Amino acid sequence: MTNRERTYTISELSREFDVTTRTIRFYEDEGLIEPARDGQKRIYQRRDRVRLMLILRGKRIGLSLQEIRELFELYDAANDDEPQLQEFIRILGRREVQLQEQMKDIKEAMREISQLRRQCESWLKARKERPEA
DNA sequence: ATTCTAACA
DNA sequence: TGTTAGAA
Repeated sequence: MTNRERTYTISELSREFDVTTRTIRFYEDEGLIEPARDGQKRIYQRRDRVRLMLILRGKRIGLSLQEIRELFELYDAANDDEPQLQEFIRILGRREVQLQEQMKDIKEAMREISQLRRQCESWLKARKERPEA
C-alpha cells in the first residue's frame, strides 16, 4: 500500500480553488474531467486536481472551455508532445489576436470619451460666459 | 454534515 | 454558472 494516492472530495477542491461545487460538476458535464466514483460520490485523484488547475489557468488567460477540452483530448491521445504544443501555440496565437483587437477597440473608445468630455467641458464653459446662448 | 441529480422567477 | 429542492 505504498501508492494509495491522495484523493479529494468535491468540497475540498472547491475550497482549495475557490470555485463552487456546481462549477466543478459543470466542467465534468463539459467533458473536461472525469473523476472516479465511489457509488454516487465523486473521488478526485491527483490527475483530476491538476486538470482543474489547468482549466482555471486556461480560463484566466481567456481560453474557452472547448479549447481547453481540445488540448486535454490531444494530451490524452498523443504519445508525442509536439502536436499538443503546436495546437497550444495556435490557440494562444488566436487569443493574442483577440486581445490585440480589444486593445484597439479600447483605445478608440478612450479617444472618443476623451474627445466627448472636452466637448462637454467646452459647452459648460461657453454657458458660463454667455448664459443666453 | 455532505454529496447527488435535476430543474429553472 | 447560480440556486435550490428533495433524496441518499
